[in-house]
Amino acid sequence: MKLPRSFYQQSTLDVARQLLGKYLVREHQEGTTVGRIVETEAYVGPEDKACHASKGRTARTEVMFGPAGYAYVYLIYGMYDCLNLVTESEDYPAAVLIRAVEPLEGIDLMKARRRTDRLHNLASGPGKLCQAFAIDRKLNGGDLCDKVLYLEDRGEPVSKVVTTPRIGVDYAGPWKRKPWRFLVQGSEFISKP
DNA sequence: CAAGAGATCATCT
DNA sequence: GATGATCTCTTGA
Repeated sequence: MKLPRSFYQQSTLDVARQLLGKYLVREHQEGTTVGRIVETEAYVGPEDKACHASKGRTARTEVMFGPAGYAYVYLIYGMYDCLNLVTESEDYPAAVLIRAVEPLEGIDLMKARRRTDRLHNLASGPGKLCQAFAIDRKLNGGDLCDKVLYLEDRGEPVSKVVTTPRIGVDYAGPWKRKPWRFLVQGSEFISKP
């Protein structure tokens, strides 16, 4: 079943943890791709220096200030897109970054888009999975309760969850230490240990 | 296998 | 004018 908007309206840390084991579904003219989420990160509110919205309400961060259940997609390092799911209440800027999924459906399509045959290199990173799933900034602000990009609960629980500090946020002062990265323990499809 | 450099541009100062 | 919520390729052990 498709995750309802109420799912995204919970606290960001809860959403990030509960997203593990859920299914990311992308419907595209070229075909449908599906993956099981194995790695997420939470970016929580205006105080969190690692969160883009800590710099204020701008054109880029506007979506994060909006209601829950919408996609925040931005370009990083001039070449890769990253997918986030907006959480919590309107006017409270927070989101969950999807960092890695285990490829399940549309694998040939992912291989073509990623230009590799290595299953483990298709979606094991935020930039990689956006490439594999054809997610770019055109989807920024898109409704996750619509049918282009959404999440499903297929009732398969996650064995065990591990947390670590977030990746690539050394500039965030004390916030870089927060254990807000969530991983499915033992998954071979995560971005890094 | 590990470490380092380079690619590349929207966003904010 | 500086800088990233990254990835790939090259180098060297």
